[in-house]
Parts: sequence; C-alpha cells; structure tokens
Amino acid sequence: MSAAERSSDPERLVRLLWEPRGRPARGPKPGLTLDRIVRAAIEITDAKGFDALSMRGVAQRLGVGTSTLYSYVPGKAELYALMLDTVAGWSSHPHTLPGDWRARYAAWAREDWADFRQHPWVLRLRAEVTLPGPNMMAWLDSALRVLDGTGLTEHEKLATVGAVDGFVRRAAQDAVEAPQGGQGDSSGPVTDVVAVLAGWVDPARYPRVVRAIEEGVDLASDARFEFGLQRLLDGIEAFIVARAASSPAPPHRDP
Amino acid sequence: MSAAERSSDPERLVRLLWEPRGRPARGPKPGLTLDRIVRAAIEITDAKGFDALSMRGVAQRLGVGTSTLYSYVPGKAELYALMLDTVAGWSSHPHTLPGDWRARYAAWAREDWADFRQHPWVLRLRAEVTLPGPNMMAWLDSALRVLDGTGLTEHEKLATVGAVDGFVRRAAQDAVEAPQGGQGDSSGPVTDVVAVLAGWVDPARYPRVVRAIEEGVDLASDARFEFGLQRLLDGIEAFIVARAASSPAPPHRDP
DNA sequence: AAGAAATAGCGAACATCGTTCGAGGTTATT
DNA sequence: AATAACCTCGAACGATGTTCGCTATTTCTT
Repeated sequence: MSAAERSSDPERLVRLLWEPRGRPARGPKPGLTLDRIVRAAIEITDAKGFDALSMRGVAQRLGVGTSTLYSYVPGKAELYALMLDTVAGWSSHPHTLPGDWRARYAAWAREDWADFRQHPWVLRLRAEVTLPGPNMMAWLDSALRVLDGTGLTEHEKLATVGAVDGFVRRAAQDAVEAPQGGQGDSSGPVTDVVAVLAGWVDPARYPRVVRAIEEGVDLASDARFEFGLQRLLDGIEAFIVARAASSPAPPHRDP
Repeated sequence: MSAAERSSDPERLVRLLWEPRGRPARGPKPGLTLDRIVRAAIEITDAKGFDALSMRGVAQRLGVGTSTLYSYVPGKAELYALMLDTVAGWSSHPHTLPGDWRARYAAWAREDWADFRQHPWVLRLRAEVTLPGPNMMAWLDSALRVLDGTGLTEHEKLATVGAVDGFVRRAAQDAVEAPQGGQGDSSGPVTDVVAVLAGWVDPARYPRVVRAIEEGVDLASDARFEFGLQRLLDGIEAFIVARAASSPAPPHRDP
C-alpha cells in the first residue's frame, strides 16, 4: 500500500494545510520549516520527475536525517497535498485577469496549459491528492467569481469550472505523452516506443488513426488546444446568452 | 523510482501489448496466461483499490510464486499497460451506438462517466500508462469514425475526442473525490476530512465556494455532468454547422 | 535556580515493495 | 538420448515509507 492511500489522521492533514504555522510553545528551535521541505520536494520533482521524489532524497537535499522530516510532515501523502497546494498558489487568480469571463477563462486555460507542460508531475499529483488546500480553494473562489453576473446557477458555475479544467488537463496530458512534444528532439525512449509501435500496428485496422498520424497531428500543438478550448467556451457562451434572453439578467443579485 | 517510470525495453512492451500471444516452441507448458494475470490484477484492484495492487498479491491470488509472474510480464509498468488496455476493451465502440455523432458522443460519455465511478482506479492507471494498446487504438479509431462526414479536419477530430474525454475524466474524478458520492453514506474518512475542514475554513475568504456548498452542490450528480457535457457538445455542433454553411459538405471525400 | 515538559534530531530497524538470480524440473526439437 | 528452450520459485537485493528509542535542546512551571 502506497503512501498516498493511507487514510492517516484526517484532522492532522487539515491542520497542516489550513492552520497558520507558529512556533510551538516549548522544545528546541526547529531547524527546518514546512515551506523549506515542500520547496525541496518540488525542486527534486521538477528536476528528476515525479517518481524520483523520496523522503530520503528530500532529507538529503536539506542536509538532515530522513526521520527528521516526520517531525514536520506526517507522511508522504501529506507532503503531496502540500506540494499541490503550493503550486496552486502559482496560478494567477482568474478574476484578476483582464476582459470578460470568456477572456479570463481563456487566459487561465492557456496559463495552465503552459504550466502543466512545464511541470508534468503536477498532473500526477492531482491524481493522488484529494484534499484541497487554501490556495486551491482561493483559486476556485476566484474562478467562480469570474462567472458572477452570468446568470448561471452555482451548480452550473462549478460544472463550468470543472469542464474547462478537465479539458486543459487532458490536453496537457496528451501533450506530455506525445513523442516529440514540439521540441524537435526525436530521440529518447518514448519515440522509440512509437517507432516500434509503427512496425506492429496494422494500418487497415485503424485507418482513421493512421490517417491522422499521416496528416501530422501534433498532440502538443497550441492549435489543437485552442480548437477544443474555443468550442467549449462557445458552448458555455451560447448557454449564457440564451438564458439572458429568456429572463432579465440583474448584474448583481440582492435578496 | 517507481515501477511505472522505468524506461525498460520499449519493444518488449509493444510486443506484449500488440503481438498475438502463442505457445512458445519448446519448454514446459505455461501454467498461467497473460490474461489470467491481468484479470487477477484487475480483480484485486477492483476489490481493494489501486494502491493495494502488488505483484505478490497477484501471485498469491493465482497460487504461484511471485517470481513466476516475471516469465509473463516484464514488470509492473507493463502490467499496468495491459490492465488499461483490457478495460479499454470493455467500452463499446462509439460508432456502433445509435444516432448521429452528437447522440453517440453523449452515450459514450455517459457510459464512461458510469464506468469511471465504478472503477476509480482506471483514472489512476491512465495517469501512469502512456503507451496505447490495441483496444485503446480501436476505440480511438471508432471515436474518430463517428466524426466522419462532419467536415472537421483530422486535427479537429482528435481535439474533439480529447475534449470530451477530458471532460468526462475530470467530472468522474470530482465525483470520486466527493464526500458523499450520492450514495447516502456520510461516514468514512473522506467525510471526516470535509467535516474537519469545515471547522477551519473561513467563510469570508471563500464566499462563492461556501455559497455553492450551502446550495448543496453534489459533485457526483448526473445533472452537473450533463450540463458540462451538453455545453461542450453545443460548442462542437455550432462549429460543425457553421463550417457546413460556409462550404459544401461532401458526405465522403475522395481524392 | 532547578526540575519538568515538550519538542527537535537522528541512527537503526521494520515492513513492504519491485525485481533479479540461480538451481532444478519440464517439454519439444534434433 | 541429447540438447535447447522454457517454466517455477525460494531466496536474496536494493529501495522505499515509516516507526522506535534515545539524546539534546529549549521553555514553562515552581
């Protein structure tokens, strides 16, 4: 059973994520901080990949014994949660971006699209962490705020945020898995796999996939990303416009 | 470094996924089959969760020594790939569903939406496996086939498939992480986390999130899923219609 | 000032995991 | 019969996350 699955103490994780961290009343001065640990973990993961992150590695980077970390973090699952909330803090809040809701969502999506490709391990993290931290929550609140005055219900707003975010993540995952990644480097194990694969796959069985490949689809291209994004935003905008036409739309509600 | 990250021999994985498996020329009769191993792994994962899957567990379930598995599978990463392609075989091919492209995509999305919630570990698998198998490829070919005659380019078709799939995955992940999951059971560690969380989060800092919660949003509700799905399909349909209007649309191309 | 309490640091150990090795047994070809 | 190819598997290797017990340090209590 891996670290990310253990249930552990939920309250401790919540406190760790949400409680302002202060110096304890007694005992020796801590030589480390939670932030330094999380930062070291992120640096390692950025440099060597998600699977290269280990508690021993983090400790070594910080020049402490491995077990020292456990005075600060209950376990690796909690470290994951802290890492994820930290990177959530990097994203700019959608409601501070310029333009109307559509421009703001598009800008947010493009920013995430770039970030995910630069830090692919965030995609892995999100698959393992379930508890949101303060930064994630603040970001979500901002994303919902962008939809103020659109006439959408709260349910619809949340569904909208999820739809856009889901699209971005899937597109980024495709791009990360893509053989070339648009970087011009055609060597490496991934490309090898595709090359070997090409020898085994029967073109007659998958004519449309083969045709797409022949036409040179690039899973990591911005054009592909933009197409999906615009279609999605089109659908949302059409709904907002249609609803506004069918009922008066107050710019702000007051009960 | 975890099993899923090792590069290993790409060709061996490709052969394992793609080559029809026949009895070897000499040597004793194999007591196992790849299918039995994969099936056992899926059963364990279904019953005890993704992180409870271990090579030792699979061997034990099959009544063999652990190292025996390595005559059939190079490693756990390859087992993951085989598991994923096996579940990909469960999905019905979109082009065999009734209706036009929109009805077919909606039906596929709903099917996946149900499957992902019943087998949440598939979401974890997809985050780790990058090489597609024959079933996945056949499914993709079918999904592209549904868009025949829509006037979309190959790039656009692929982007469309990815957009819908991304939406479904994100919605399913939300649903899986949701505290109640619509099952009426409000105990368990996840709910504990939310309960504890409620005590720490400051409503004033996240007014819109709090309001959504107060209005009783259910991340696992079908209504939420349908809303996002329909908006996305709306956007795609509008694009198809607009393009058809601007240029003659041959039902089939021929060069 | 002195003792108690609480915490930090950490080496060593534990349990588990994926994986490899090598010996011994089985089957089909030569 | 001899050989080559393969299967099986106990034992071991290396790595991981985590716990334990001890010492040292700082602060609170008296």
